[in-house]
Amino acid sequence: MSKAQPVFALIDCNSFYASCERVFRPDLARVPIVVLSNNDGCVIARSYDAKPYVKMGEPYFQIKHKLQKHGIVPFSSNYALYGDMSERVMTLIESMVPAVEVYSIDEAFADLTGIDGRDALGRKIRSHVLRCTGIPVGVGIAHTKTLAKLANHTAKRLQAQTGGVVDICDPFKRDWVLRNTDVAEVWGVGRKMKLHLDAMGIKTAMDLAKADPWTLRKKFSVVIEKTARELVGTPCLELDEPDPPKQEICCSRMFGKRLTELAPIKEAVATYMMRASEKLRAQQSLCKKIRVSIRTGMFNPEEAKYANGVLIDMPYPTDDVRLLTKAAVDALDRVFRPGFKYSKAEVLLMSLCQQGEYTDDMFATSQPIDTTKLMVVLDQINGRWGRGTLRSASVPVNPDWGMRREMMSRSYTTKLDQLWTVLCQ
DNA sequence: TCTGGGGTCCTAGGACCC
DNA sequence: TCTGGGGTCCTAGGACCC
Repeated sequence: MSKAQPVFALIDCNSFYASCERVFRPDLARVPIVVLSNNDGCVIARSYDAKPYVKMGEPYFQIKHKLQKHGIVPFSSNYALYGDMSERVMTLIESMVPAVEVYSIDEAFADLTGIDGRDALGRKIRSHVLRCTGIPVGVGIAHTKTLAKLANHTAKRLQAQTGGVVDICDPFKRDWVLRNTDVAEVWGVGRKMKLHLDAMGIKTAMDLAKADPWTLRKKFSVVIEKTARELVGTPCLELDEPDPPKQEICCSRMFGKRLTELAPIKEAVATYMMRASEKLRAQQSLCKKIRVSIRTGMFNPEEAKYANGVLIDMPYPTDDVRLLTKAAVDALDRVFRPGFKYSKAEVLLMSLCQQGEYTDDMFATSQPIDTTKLMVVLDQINGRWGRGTLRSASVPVNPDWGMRREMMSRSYTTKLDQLWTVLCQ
């Protein structure tokens, strides 16, 4: 007997950040809302009823008046809240299906191979997640990941007709969706690829499904070849193993205002390194190389532009925040040029290896000092009492270059002093 | 005079995703 | 005045080897 054809579900939270905000603000259930990026820069999420008025990525300062005019309420992004709500949603999904790959903060693939009553299960997941967390999700079901994405997209587009669940394992339904979807909506087709495909007369998802995979591979790459094969139902992508350790870890952020002096930039880099090294230790990795870079603003033609970075080789792989911070901060002297208005710094941890995989260098001049215990205690304290409770002295508490977040909601689920207050009469 | 070819490893950069 | 952040994968090209 041949192996059962695989079945994937893609479960995706609707307007996730906006939905999270609404859970704790029932008074805004019928008021359109948007969520802004760090520094209240641009729009990164819109509730369903805000979509007709606001485009994704629109700069906040340009649309303030428009928001007011339509009564749209803006929020600064509150990642502590979204991260915690995401964990709750994913835990519920994991309890209902045999295998899950958490793909992003608001999406998960599930393996539904060999399961009867897929549509009913999809609806059950939807109602269960909604009841337990208040977050609405859409479910797309198909024989490949790329098709499941497309099914999910259709479920959202035709919410009223589909109830948020679409199964296109049936070839007739699949072809209907392929014919009625623009190729730009296909997972893996971005802005550039859309232009190339357009020139070849490939307009719909169906056109791409019918294109010759070998030609696509020769002309572009194996990535788009796989996409085309997945569209006709040939699986090229599997359900990934949970959480393989990252190969690079990055922390970069715009400053809350332009910086011209070296000292505050050093503070920022120390702060970003604190966060990056937390992530490094959370996945039990060590880091051998660091890249630190700084840049000026890119949009304002009046401002002089400068961007530069420096690569630092650590003498041995480490996860010690003190060593990493010193190396990064010292290296800034080499890239900082006076006379520019800096807007952003970035810390990148590279050449990662797992703890225990690494062998000491017999001839190295400086030998590793075992700081594992110290770092474990550091992470325990910060895990219990909040990030930044224990930190290096180079990291300020309330820097004046910090993020602008003027419209942030409370950390309803992660901070004891910000819990919801319910009044009983 | 004639001046190969195939392989690996590393890095930078492009494209894409959410 | 004010335009996000954090990733992955693939490819091309250079250095180096035999």
